[in-house]
Amino acid sequence: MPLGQGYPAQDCAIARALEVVGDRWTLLVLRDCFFGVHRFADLVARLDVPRAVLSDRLDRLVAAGLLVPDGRSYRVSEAAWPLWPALRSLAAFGEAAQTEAGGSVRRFAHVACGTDTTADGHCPTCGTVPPPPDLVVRAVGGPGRREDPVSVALRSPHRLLTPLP
Amino acid sequence: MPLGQGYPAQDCAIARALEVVGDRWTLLVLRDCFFGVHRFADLVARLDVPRAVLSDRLDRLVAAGLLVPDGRSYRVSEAAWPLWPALRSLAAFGEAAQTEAGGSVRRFAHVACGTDTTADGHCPTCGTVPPPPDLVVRAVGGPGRREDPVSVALRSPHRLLTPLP
DNA sequence: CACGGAGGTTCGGTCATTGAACTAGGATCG
DNA sequence: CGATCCTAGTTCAATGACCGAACCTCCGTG
Repeated sequence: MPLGQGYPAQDCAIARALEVVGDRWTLLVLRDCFFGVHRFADLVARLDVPRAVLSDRLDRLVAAGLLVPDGRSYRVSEAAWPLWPALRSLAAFGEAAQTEAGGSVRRFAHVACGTDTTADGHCPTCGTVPPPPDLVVRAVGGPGRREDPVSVALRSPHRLLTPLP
Repeated sequence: MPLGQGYPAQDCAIARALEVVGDRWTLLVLRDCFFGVHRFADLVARLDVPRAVLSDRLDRLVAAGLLVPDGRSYRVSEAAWPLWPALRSLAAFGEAAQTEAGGSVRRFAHVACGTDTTADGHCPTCGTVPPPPDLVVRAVGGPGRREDPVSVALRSPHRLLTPLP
């Protein structure tokens, strides 16, 4: 999203959120981190993002406390969990265009129950809203457009927040 | 969000969503439209957005089918309703910073039950997730930072998607 | 016609983004 | 030990989005 330097005059929680995650690429970086991508080179390979921009976004996410640097890798902190519903909602909104274009779509299953969560994040079996670590993501539908090794690895089912090899 | 022209290489519903609503100001425009702001001049007054940028964003939102032009006003189409949970999730994430800064916070009550919905959008009384038109928004907490007439009018309780006078 | 308001468009200047090239530090190989 | 490779950045010129202010156009009123 955005540019400039935030929305200082806005008296709104959404504006405050967008000052942290509203920049171009930031939400996609966070998405990949939730999916288990945690190395700089893997993020570059998956996102085709300029290295300087990725470096800036990682710094900002660390400064905001959403990512925690751990040597040469970045991990999602618990402070970022409240953003997971926003990512899931955006994905639900974007799925219409995605399926039209022949791309693949992701589903999120509750580990404890084995059932897919609904578009609003609830597990239909137990009725709860599982936190990100209790979800297993898998790709369904189209063949997927990206063939880089990281994207291929992400297509097989795996638990959120678990670092990929 | 973004800049450039989208995320064409991404095979992801979130990227598709961000190509529509990821630009700077776009989500804030949509937020105000959900709140009932529907005139160009009112959006300029509330957002302090450059008129050229607002014009561009409204055009894009109309092209995407999320807003419908109606003479000199813009109304939220039903196609935009799936974005409401994303806005609500972002607001929930941003509330921590907002309350620290002394700003006000918004609550969304289910009209049929009279109770506030939870952070994940559920009505605790009836258990459903009310669609946007069934919600009444009101400001609680701080005094609010903006004193322009539109922002003042928005602070009193009113139904979502209902055009302000 | 003069006037004012609403809804834009135009314009120069600034600043984020882009892509390519370069650097620094650590591990590995011979 | 030195050479090589990998990872994780940084630097830099060019592009293009954003900003603010001024201008333009249409419409309704007096």
